[in-house]
Amino acid sequence: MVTVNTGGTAMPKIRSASPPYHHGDLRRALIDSALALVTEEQDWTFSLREVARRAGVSHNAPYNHFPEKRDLLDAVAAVGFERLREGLLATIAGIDDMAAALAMSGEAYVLLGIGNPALYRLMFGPALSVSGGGDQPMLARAAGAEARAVLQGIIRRGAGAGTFAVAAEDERAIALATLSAWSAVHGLTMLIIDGVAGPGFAVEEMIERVIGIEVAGLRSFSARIRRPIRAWRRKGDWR
Amino acid sequence: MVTVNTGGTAMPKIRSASPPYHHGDLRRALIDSALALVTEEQDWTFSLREVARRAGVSHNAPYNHFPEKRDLLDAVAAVGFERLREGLLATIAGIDDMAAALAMSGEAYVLLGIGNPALYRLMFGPALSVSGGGDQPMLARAAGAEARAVLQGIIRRGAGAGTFAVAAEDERAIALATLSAWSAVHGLTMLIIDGVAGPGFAVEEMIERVIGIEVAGLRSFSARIRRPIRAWRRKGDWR
DNA sequence: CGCCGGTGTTGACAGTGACCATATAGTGGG
DNA sequence: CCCACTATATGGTCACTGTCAACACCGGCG
Repeated sequence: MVTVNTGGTAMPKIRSASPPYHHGDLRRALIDSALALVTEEQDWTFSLREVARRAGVSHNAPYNHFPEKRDLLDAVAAVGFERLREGLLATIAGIDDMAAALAMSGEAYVLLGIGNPALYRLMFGPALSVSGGGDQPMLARAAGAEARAVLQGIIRRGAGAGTFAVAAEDERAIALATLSAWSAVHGLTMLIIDGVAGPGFAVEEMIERVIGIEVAGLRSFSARIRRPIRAWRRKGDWR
Repeated sequence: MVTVNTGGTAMPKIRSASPPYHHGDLRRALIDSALALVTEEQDWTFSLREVARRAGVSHNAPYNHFPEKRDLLDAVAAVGFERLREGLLATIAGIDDMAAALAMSGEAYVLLGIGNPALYRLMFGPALSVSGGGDQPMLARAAGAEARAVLQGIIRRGAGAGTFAVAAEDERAIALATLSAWSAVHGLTMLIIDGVAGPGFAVEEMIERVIGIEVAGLRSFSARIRRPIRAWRRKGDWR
């Protein structure tokens, strides 16, 4: 498991509980302020200066902890992934039927996501994307992998129990099945957040149906579909 | 069908083919420039002034066609949805087996999406979101609905032919099944774009498996899943 | 005790989105 | 044919942003 280490900077051997020099724990305070801003404004276009103001420090103090604004958002996204992971783990605790565990964790996933749309979008947004030339958003990426591992564990156990039509010893098949389940819940969450799912449907209705179809698909052996048109790879003048 | 009307502004009764006053067709040029910038930089943090520079006009000219930057991005996203819709329609032309049509359009969908990640993210990003207080991004929203209608048509025909386990006359069930399919391809596209799907899997491999499971799920009758924990609705201190 | 490096501050700069008033160029009414 | 009118484009301006650079603080270490 990866802990994001929100408190305690790169101090050599000092115990991280000891209050840092001036502010107390500015790094933590900045992450908290940014998270609060994301939650309140449902947007992360706020200025770094606003975050600094909230934390009660000068407009340049954050640069001692985050080289760019991007890095602060990365840390916020990582916190979001950690909370998501904890929510999933708490939901499936004590459940033996992996189909039920998948369904319930799927519902928890979507509900957690739509509970804070901007945070969820941030988690999968610019902080995760590799588009930016230089550096990777390692914190969010690692935390996201930890969250995904929860789903993968459910699939793996379900495969072992024969609940899902996946070879239990085939890690690649398990990973692909996990990808399928993750795609379903992630896609649904995003569509609901964007307001394009529905309208006219209750959230529980949509969740139940989408996850129901997903579980049904995982239970049956994968039907070989006809090989799709390869020519489409570059054909569309999409650019 | 909704045409985004990229050319021709709100002229009273003039035929929209007539070239506007000064520039020729600035609105169109701005959309094209912005689309090119999104494609090149894989990001839409470019300045409105940069778009104006590209179009060869002053930094304030765009405001005559788009009240805010957001509105220009909305128009760009709408163009993306139109191209997506056209790509889907071209892919399924002449196919009678709706399961195959769904699979092939699904593959086309994902490939088109990952062909221009920033554009795809923009389509489902801030332009679509309702989070911003005032106005809606109507262009992208309408164009997105048109694209979704293609998928919905496939599901409807498949329901009528008995290919999918959906009551053909139940429009709500059809809409929910469409949502399921859309969630799968949308989620997969986003996960691939974000670089968290895989690594170690070929794109075709992931597409084939995820869509295969989705089609299998749609073919079988939806198994009633156990009612998930309602208590989780507000339990997680996600905020 | 005095240095030192991590921490926070002040100051500055180019660039941005959005507004204002103003100039201009086509268009329709006469 | 001419002129007023309105959509279109321009330059100017303002508050604000992210980031850089130089400086002030302070606790721990030699």
